[in-house]
Amino acid sequence: MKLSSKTHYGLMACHILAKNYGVAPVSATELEKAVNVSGKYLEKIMRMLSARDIITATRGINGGYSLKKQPKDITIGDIVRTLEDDMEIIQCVSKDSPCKCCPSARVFKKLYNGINEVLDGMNLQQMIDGEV
Amino acid sequence: MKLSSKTHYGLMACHILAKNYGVAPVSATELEKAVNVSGKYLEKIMRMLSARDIITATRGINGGYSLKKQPKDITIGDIVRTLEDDMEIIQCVSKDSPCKCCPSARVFKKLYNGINEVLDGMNLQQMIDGEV
DNA sequence: ATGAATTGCAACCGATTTGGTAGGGATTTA
DNA sequence: TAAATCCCTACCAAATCGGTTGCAATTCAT
Repeated sequence: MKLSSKTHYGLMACHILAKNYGVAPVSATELEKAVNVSGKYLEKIMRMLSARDIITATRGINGGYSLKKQPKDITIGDIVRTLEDDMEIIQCVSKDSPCKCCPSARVFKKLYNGINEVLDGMNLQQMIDGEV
Repeated sequence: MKLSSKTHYGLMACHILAKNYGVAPVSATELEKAVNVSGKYLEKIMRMLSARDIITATRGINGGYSLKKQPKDITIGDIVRTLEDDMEIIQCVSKDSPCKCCPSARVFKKLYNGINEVLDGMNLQQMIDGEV
């Protein structure tokens, strides 16, 4: 039950994008310095976020990454679920696997719901405002 | 962010011990059948739970495993933390690592607290009563 | 047009973790 | 004292993690 480094880096990157929302895209190179991780690895992370329509990428000179929605409309859950395989902490909990390991399944389902509740109770705006 | 199979098996085993609380120890062989996992692997899991004083093991003929406390006094968190490396989802969150990846650290800390709150809000008695 | 800046993408790789297995030792009690 | 039972250590294959490499595609300033 560990969070991956992708999530750690991805959240830091999104935090920076949030601070630059409405200003200009932030390039992988800039992010690389701020987040302190290899640019290539970060690119991969950003592509995952892009595929989920959390950020947009602009190519060419002066390109870079930017949030696709207002910071207040992106929850931490949106980001973490993207980078943590939908937070599927165990198979019992997945939509399409009618696991019969009850009553353990019920316990895990509760945990799953609790986690998502916490994650969706925080958004990027709150994060840059220091409210969270 | 996956739960390990150890946790899955361990919780199922504890559920069985809870149902047998005050009756008789349950042998590794019996548990093995009920949980459907190799006895040797289960032994290792049970030893971890034993080291944390959640269960006790009795050797010799008619020996086996039993809960060390009443089911109502053992939370799901006690069990899961034992088998999930204290639920330390990321280093930032650990007691003795003053991580400076703020404000991400604050987010992860909130998640960490939320998870433990959910886990400690359920105990083995509730589990066997079908209340959870 | 063209070249520099930028992201997109796929393949690969070493280290670590996970999920076990194997085999024997120690202990208890009928 | 023998059978049943838990204790412990070492080992192993496979998957996952964390990252690198190299090149292709796109965009824009000039």
